[in-house]
Amino acid sequence: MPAQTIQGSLRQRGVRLTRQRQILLELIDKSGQHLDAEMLYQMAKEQDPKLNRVTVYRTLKMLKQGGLVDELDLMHYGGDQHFYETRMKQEHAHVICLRCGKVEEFFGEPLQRLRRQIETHFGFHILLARTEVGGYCANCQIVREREVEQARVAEAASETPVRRSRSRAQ
Amino acid sequence: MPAQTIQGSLRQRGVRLTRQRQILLELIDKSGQHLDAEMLYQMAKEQDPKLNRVTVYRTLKMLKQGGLVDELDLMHYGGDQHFYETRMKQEHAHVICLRCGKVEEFFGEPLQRLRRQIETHFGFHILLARTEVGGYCANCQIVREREVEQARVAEAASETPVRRSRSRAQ
DNA sequence: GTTAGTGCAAACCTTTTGCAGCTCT
DNA sequence: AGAGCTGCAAAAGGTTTGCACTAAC
Repeated sequence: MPAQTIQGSLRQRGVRLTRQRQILLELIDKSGQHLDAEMLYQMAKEQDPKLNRVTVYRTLKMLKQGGLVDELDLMHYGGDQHFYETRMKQEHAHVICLRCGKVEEFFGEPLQRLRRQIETHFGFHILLARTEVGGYCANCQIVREREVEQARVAEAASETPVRRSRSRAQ
Repeated sequence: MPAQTIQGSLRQRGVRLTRQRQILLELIDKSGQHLDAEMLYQMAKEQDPKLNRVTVYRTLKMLKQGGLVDELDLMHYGGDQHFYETRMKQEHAHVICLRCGKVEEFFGEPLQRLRRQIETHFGFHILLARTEVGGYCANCQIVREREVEQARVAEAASETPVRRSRSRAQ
């Protein structure tokens, strides 16, 4: 059974709680956001300007291997880096808006059902699971329709007798 | 509505079907595996030794943006590269054994249910979804138990009067 | 003939490694 | 005191970009 806190769990297994690690753990625990290594590094540096980026990576790796944090990609919105969050929460899916970048978390029973079905179907022993969903959030759907409409109007206004080349697939 | 084949879809939107692309599309379509850029490159090079790695990346990017292939991480088993598969199949989860690397695909109704629930819950418009599950497959669970048992036996055999340091969390 | 696509070299971003020195316990 | 950890520099792995040339339509 997992300990109440990351700190506690680390202490239990004899991992040293150095000043650097305390800073990083505090940030991961309290920020409530999905931080990537660089963001974490920037934030940590404010508390300890000498703290090195490498230490951030090493700490994250240790936490990941110890099953204390989950590594996310968030559909690679904005780069190929990874994002991290504690595993102290219930399992959830991440829902990422590909236009505004907002990330929502979905808790709900289909996730547990999926997990159970995979375990029984394959006789698989699940250690980690990740569901990420990309698309447009409610707000951005509206904004997007407006943009498309405006583009249509602009297109019509600039129409010339000469057939214009088809707009490229973005 | 999606076209029957990737080729058809590309032709429709006026994308040029160059020799290089034909080779790559053929490989993605027919291989039935989850290929990463490097594997794809190596295979393509056998058919056209001059084909460049960069072309592979550019083609994959185009297919991804056009919604014709899905990009997977497969829990980063064996590196941080991405894997690709056509979207010509029904949605499915990927189940990766973290010991032997085998990848299974899970089709099943909980995935659709999850998707529907997220769409209605958030008013979200889903474009892509990815579920990846890591753990031990049926076979590796057995092998693993055996390994642990052997380690226990070896441990007992080498036991000394002096208390041995706790084995580190790998 | 145009314009999209390719190859090549070089850059880029994220993450890892080797090693000497520092610091928790 | 000593193993575990850190910082620094440098490398590695994966992917992207700039540019001149080539080929598909």
